[in-house]
Amino acid sequence: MPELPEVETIVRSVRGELVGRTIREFVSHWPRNTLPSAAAARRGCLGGRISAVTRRAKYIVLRLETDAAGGKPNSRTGRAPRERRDGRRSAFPDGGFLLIHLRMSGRLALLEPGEAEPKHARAVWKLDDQRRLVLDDARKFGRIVYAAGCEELFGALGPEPLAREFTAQALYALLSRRARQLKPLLLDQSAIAGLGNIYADEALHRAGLHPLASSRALSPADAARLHAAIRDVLRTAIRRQGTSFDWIYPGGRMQERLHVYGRAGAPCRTCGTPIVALRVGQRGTHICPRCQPGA
DNA sequence: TGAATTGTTATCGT
DNA sequence: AACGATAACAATTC
Repeated sequence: MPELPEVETIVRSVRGELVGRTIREFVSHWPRNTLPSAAAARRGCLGGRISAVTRRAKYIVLRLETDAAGGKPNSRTGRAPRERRDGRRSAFPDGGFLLIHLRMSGRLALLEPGEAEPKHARAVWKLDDQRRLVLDDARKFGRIVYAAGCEELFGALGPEPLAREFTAQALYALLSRRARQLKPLLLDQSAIAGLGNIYADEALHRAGLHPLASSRALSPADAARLHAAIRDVLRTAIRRQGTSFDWIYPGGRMQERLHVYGRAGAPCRTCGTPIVALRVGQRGTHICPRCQPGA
């Protein structure tokens, strides 16, 4: 289940291949999860030149421009490119944003000409170099969103934990203005963006905090430890290209560094106490009862 | 076979 | 009323 580090790894690996390419065709094989509709997404994509590939939370973000650099008319509408009064190109040229959320089992594949599509291809973009970008997703939870702008969608998300603005003080403020169990709060994308089940468990263990502890009960020092733990575990995971533990996400090496996730019964790497599995907010949760006391 | 997984939405309780 | 917790849901694999 791709979380922030896995999505970041994917984004970095495809960025160089995709930037500069133009989308020539788009086909959705699972229109239910193509928003606002398969037809609208296709209209938005066609003729779009991919000008940037970035990440927000667990979204892969492709910025599209149909406002050709040479000032050529829009290939689809025939309109001339929009210009601002100062002559530079608008901050929001024709085009828009293609957002891909892999959810549980989604993967991206870039196929060479003639290469067969994977078994669970849910959407295919044909590029101007004859290659195809494919969303391969066994469980069909993955979503594709085409939007002219992503402010509305991203505005509902909490801060990026690796951003400069995400300080220990900001985390303390965020925790203390609600009274929620720590783990569900960490998983809440509108509170903090990008954490999933693995890294929420890992961050809590590294901070020595119990997943059921109330966010309001944390001291500024607790929040500072959690802040450092979150950023630490995410940075380490990105450096190791994410966690691989099943067929969904191959290639990462972070699983060797996990302290609690998936280690029920194994000795805590800090104190040797057996790791305990429990359920918190319907999610499998792993703790060291000695390093993470209380509730 | 049922457990596991994400994020949204609806509903229940305090 | 507002907030937080809870459950259901989409679909598939092992």
